[in-house]
Amino acid sequence: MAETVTVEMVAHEARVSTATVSRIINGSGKVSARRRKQVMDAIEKLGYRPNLLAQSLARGQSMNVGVLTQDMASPFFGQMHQGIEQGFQGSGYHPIFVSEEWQDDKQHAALEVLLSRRVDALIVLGGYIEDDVLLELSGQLPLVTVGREVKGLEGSLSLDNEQGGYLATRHLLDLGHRQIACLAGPDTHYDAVDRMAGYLRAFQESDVPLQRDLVIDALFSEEGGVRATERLLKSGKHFTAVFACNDQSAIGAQLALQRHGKRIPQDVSVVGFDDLPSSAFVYPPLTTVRQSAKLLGQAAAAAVICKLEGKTFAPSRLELKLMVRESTGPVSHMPTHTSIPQQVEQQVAGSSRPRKVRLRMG
Amino acid sequence: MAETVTVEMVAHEARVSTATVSRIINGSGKVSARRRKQVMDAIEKLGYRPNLLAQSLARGQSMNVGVLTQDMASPFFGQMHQGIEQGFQGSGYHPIFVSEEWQDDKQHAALEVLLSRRVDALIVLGGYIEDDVLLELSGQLPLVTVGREVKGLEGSLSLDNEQGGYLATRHLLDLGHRQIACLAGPDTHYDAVDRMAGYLRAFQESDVPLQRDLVIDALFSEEGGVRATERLLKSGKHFTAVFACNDQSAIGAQLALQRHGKRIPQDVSVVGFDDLPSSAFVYPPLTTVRQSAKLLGQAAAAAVICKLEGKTFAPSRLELKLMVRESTGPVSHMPTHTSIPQQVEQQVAGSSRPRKVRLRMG
DNA sequence: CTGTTAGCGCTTTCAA
DNA sequence: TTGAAAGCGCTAACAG
Repeated sequence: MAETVTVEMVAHEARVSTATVSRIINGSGKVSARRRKQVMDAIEKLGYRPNLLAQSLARGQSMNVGVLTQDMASPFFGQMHQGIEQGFQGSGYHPIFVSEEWQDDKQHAALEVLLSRRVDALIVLGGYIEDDVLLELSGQLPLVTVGREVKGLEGSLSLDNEQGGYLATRHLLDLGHRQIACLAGPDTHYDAVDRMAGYLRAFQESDVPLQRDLVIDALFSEEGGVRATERLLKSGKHFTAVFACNDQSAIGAQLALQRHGKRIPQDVSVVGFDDLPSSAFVYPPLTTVRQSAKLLGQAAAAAVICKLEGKTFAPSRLELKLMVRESTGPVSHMPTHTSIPQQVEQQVAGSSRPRKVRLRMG
Repeated sequence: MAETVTVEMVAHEARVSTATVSRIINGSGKVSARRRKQVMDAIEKLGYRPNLLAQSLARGQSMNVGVLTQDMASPFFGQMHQGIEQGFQGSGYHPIFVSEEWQDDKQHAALEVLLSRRVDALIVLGGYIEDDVLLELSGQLPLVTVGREVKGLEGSLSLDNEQGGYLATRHLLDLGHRQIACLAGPDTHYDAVDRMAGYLRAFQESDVPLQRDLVIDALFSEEGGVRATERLLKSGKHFTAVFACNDQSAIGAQLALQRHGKRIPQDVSVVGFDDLPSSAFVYPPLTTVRQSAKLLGQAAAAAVICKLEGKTFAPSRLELKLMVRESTGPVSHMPTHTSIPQQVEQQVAGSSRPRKVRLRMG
């Protein structure tokens, strides 16, 4: 601990007051060139490094932004984290991550970790914390939520998941599919619910009847995707395509399908949602709705910085678009499950163009 | 800011001194039950929450541990991060992540972020920071490195990557493969180099001649795996198996192989390294060397806590084992590339049993 | 057991 | 421009 160099030591070495040293460090106030040099030299010589903790206490600003996240290991959240970190790059602020791991009982503790560290702002990535808690919190510090809307709170960032679900389903419909299974995510996830809503709308807008029994829970995980698909397969229900509400479950679906001898996309088409970095490399490369989690993260950081500096945030438009790859194709005329011949109505594929999607900001 | 409740206010409310409040908060010193209740009530009533920044300054401990990482979005690092966070759970310490993204120029800034925040200890996950810098740092605070050895520094945590590479290759050799391609990682990654060393040793120990031209760079990424495999395929060189030095490149290899009409494992076997969460769900499920990044992270946290508390760390043994799944199988007697008939010598598969591997701790 | 009183390292009036 | 001094919120001797 003899290592600790303080302003006082620097001031002494440079034969000036601590106030002067402080001014130089922070670039506040005017200081003569001569003193500046003296101080810089002293800093150099002593190897001084400002103690951010002390600065924080004195200034009442920690320069830290809390990020309440769900899963440090998830490929999707990981991208958001990366975006957030990059977004704060060079701003002086730094994100502090704490994950509640989708557990009710961890939220409070997680929040406590952040609050006791006096974070200057909060970014909330999904999660179960009650809206009113968030709302109250937002009265105390800048708060930005991602992937969930909080009524009465301005500053929630999210993509139009409903539209994404619509895009994906519409793509399948346009390819002539009529029996489209849906691997739903947990209904506690806002995203999951919205995506499925898009799936429903696509059917409503078409003349294709929706088969409710083709909608099945898959938990947003690979494992869940496998299980759900196997259940579907075993049930003997006929389907020629599946829309998985996230890429992880889509990959699980692909595995289950292929294991049961189904060819993708000849026998069954699959479309996912997220466009994880690895989704372009699975076999076959997955058609999916791209939402750039990284950009979302960057936008969140930008929003926070704006709020912190009292500026208004001009939401940049984040694109949500369908990446058509090799896991989807036109419906086959050969039914795979039942022997009932089908009427196939091939629609114009071009009609499912990707659309730009607005980024909702309160 | 009228929100800020301080010890002083609590003390006043409870009609005691700040020292007493402090004692209660920290459980230090003896306090009568009556005062304790008074104080607890006051804390409750005022909604007091200790300011960790102030505590840190006063105690000279930030309760934060810096984690110098490489990639917030990588599935592999993500797992380590998760393990680290879990490892600190309940210890009062919290990890602060900052990633240098494998960039030379970011290291210094990254370290600065941590040091100015006065972290109590440092966990270094790979990276390019010079050994001597690390060594000097370790003189100032507890320092644990993961995935890289620093000479002269006691407290580096790593799995026996060499052994893992050996295990993987040996498995292939045991299945009768003789032409085994190796998709190498960047030679700047310690892990990558060690894994390949294991590949080499497996050949040396067998009577199978090593074909140097079957070793090719794949950059540890899916994209790199695809490219490398395609180069291999185009070169016309004969091979019946590939050992990819990480799962990401293995998945890329699988894609390239399947796109070129190769069946896995009938035509070509593939084995990876890492056992990422998704590796069991790609098609076909990947045979790979499991190294539990999460456990590694937990171990790192545990090591740090021990050092911080002056205890000696009893390294728990982390298992490194081969997960045999569906991407590997016995060599086929039908050569796929050349028309030269081969001698196939099927060895006893059982001889490549997984071995426990020591966790190296200085 | 409990209160007084110095700091921890830095910023920021307020005067000079 | 510059310096003196009063905190920021909390802890930790040191006396009682």
